[in-house]
Amino acid sequence: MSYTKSQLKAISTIDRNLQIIACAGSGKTEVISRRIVEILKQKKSACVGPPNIVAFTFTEKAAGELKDRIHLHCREVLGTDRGLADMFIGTIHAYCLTLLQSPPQYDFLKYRVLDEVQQRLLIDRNSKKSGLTETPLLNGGHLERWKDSALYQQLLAILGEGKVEPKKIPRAVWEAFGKYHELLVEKKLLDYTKIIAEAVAELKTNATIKEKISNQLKYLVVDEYQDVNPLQESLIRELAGLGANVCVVGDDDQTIYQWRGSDVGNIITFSDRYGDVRQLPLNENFRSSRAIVETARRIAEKNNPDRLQKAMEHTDAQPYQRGDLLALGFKDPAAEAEWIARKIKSLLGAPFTDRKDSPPRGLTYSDFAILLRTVRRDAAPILAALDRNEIRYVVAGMDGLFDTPEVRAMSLVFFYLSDFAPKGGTSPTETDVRAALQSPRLGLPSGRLDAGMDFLKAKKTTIGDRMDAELYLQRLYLDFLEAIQIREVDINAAAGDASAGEIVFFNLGKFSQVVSDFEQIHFNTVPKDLYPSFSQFLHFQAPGYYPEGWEEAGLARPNAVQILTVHRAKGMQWPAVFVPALRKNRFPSKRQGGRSVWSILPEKAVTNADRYKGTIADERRLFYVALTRAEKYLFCTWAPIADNQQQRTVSDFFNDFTNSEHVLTKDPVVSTPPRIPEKPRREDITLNLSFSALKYYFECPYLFKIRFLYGFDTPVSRALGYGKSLHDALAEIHSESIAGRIPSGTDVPRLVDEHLHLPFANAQVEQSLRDAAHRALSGYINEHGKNLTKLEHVEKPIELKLDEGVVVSGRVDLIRRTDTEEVVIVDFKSDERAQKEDISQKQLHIYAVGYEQLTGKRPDLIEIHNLDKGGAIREQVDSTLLANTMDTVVEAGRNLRDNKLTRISSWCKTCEGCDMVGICRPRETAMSKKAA
DNA sequence: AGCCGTGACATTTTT
DNA sequence: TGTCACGGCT
Repeated sequence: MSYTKSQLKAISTIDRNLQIIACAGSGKTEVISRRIVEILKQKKSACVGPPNIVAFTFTEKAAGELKDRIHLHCREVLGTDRGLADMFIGTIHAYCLTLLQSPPQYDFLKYRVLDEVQQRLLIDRNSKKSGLTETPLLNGGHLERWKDSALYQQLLAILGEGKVEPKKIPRAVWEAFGKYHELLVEKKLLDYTKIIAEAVAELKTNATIKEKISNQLKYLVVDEYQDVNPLQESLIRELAGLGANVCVVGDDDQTIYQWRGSDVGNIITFSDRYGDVRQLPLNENFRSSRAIVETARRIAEKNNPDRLQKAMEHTDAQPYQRGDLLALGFKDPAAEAEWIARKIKSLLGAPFTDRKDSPPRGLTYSDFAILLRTVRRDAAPILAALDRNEIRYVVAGMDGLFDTPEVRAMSLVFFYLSDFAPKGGTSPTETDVRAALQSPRLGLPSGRLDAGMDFLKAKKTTIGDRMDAELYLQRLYLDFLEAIQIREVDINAAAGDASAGEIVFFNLGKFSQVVSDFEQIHFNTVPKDLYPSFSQFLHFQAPGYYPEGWEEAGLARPNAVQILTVHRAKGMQWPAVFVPALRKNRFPSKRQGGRSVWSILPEKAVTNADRYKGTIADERRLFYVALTRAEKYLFCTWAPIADNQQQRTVSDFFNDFTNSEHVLTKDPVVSTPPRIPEKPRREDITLNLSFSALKYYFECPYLFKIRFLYGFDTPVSRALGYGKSLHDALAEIHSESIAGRIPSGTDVPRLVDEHLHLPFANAQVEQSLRDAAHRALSGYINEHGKNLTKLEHVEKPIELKLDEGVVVSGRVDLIRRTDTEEVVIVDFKSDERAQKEDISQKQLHIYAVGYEQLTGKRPDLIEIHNLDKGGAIREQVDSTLLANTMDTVVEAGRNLRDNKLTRISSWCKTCEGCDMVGICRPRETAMSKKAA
């Protein structure tokens, strides 16, 4: 790999703070990863290693890609990638959570992180305690339960992550904010904002943490810096203040998340706010033709105020021919769509060269992308045209989960059970439910419908004042699916399509998560209230919160035209890009009306209030992102919508685009280009796996698919949290031991009090588990207390980089040494989390390989403790088993990639203990076997 | 040309 | 419930 001058400069600038201004397509990830490896290389003598480097990315996916590249460069440059598991590469949220949950901090171990849906459920369920209904509107009145909870979430985010002037905020709003945080503490919950806020607070006030970080953190890299919000910036500030060298990377022209509070000001004034900053622009674009680069550049430069000084330069990455860039208007969207479809057809097989040194290949479906401001409103005519022309495509974010027949049917099941009448309708009868279940999508013969209806009728009579384990929502949902014996293969057969079942199961799996989200917040509600309440949630709120239905679950990309929003397209590229629907009020989008946070907060109280609303400059940046996705062909089009008053005129952006001299406004008639065989671009996808996910794969590949690809969840239990609590207590015991403060039996009551957190237990369960926890911990200290002086690592991150972009990562509970200085890998089980020993053994052998990769040393022994029963299994690390295990892991990676996740061929022990067997195969009991 | 009342319409999404 | 397009009016 050869680098340009400015890339080399960026890579080798490691002793000063650095701001890399990365134009679109400038090889940013390559530069950051190579720079990190350069630090390892040059600073090795100064004892700087992986634990001293931290890199923040915007998404987990980006983290995976960066990790992969660092591994690659490490092997190239240093000859080994040993020890990389100790480098933190991930999102700011993940970093902060780790910080809050690492020794000597133990309080936050028992906290659970809410996602946005669960946060909203919590707010509504506790509408007063959460402060929701006590929040006043500026012109009178208060926020209302259910109706305004989404708005309240937005308010919480601005108050927590934005820059606000407390004095200018109504007192009652501030008090509500406080109440919400009390509620979080009471329930031991964190939300996305609070993770960061708490970490910042610790960094500001906790001397121990400060010292720890300041000793450890030497280099901080922040990717996508333009999308950082004020709270995140304050974290970066604190980390820099503790002595870290800071490198930020970003492009102010690509700030597109302003409505989430990101502040371009951060990147623009970086060099004024941090000392000794070297500013390096990466101007060369290695992605697109000169025409695209120059056209896009003019758009970015056009009256976008406050830009960083830079000038994107082309490198003739693609040859340009007149006609590659077109700006066309049509009489209506149908005509526009038809032209797009025909253009795609005419370009299929056109010769295209991915890189200057690679041989040409013919363009195929996956080389085309259609980028829209809104897929939901503008995709329809395009889909119709592609269908007519038999062009394969995938749409992201088109129809919601709740629009699919299978999820509608499941909602109806719950409406029926609770006699819930959807707005403007009546509650469904048996006939209605039956009709919904009869949808060919579910592939159910009538006999199974009968069984299903019988099941529902019987259950319905039991819904009353008393909770029964069988009435927990998830339990009932899974039992119902078992009653109708739904099977992926049957759906495939009914549809005559080998992948139809995957889509339906994916959606049913998502529905299982919907059930979980609701149930975890409403755990203590009696059935006769729980069911109607869940129905209301399904009807009024859930559809807006689970917009995504089926999307290829991220493993393989099909050879099809991609249709997606510009936001989602960020970071991607295609040989040919269409940007249709360039109408005024659409792109740039019209500001939305309605009740907003500005009905609660005075605009003066929030610095940069405008940012949240979005400006024309923000929209232009978005347009710029769209244009710079294209490598060679770029087509901007528009057409008026006759019956929509606001969508009848052309967008200013279309005219800006037309102003470029490279753009033709009429499709030139050219002789058909030569065609060569179509061939998809080889795409390296990285696959990130956790050890726990892999554990399921070892049990049964199909179970893995059900749990991790489809997302089916298991029913909650009252004991949930017990195993985790023990685990947390042990983490403290071991961490404190390493620090020289070895706990004794007298510490056990305190440890139990501190760590036992059973969110779903009743008094009786709580008491018995509390006793059990006492016994387990006392037993452990009695039996193994003598070993506590010889501990090496607690919760050690382990990472395995396999071939073909598969990375497996996880944590080892404990690594200790024996009296004879042998290394032992230790894993803890409790009855709650019990599993078959051979799986634990396999798992520990993977850890053994991981440990070897991390330290270069092979562990000698593996040990499995059973905390509830006491005692331990101990065996020697076996090199044959080690090799076998590796083979299995590699094979697992390959099967995942190829989507070969089939169930175990016949009923076996695994099936007996499997939570998901009901949607896999009929149960075989001892009785049924005898009968057969 | 500019004012004003009326009616039509309503985005993006990761942690 | 805020914003825009439209058309009637000055």
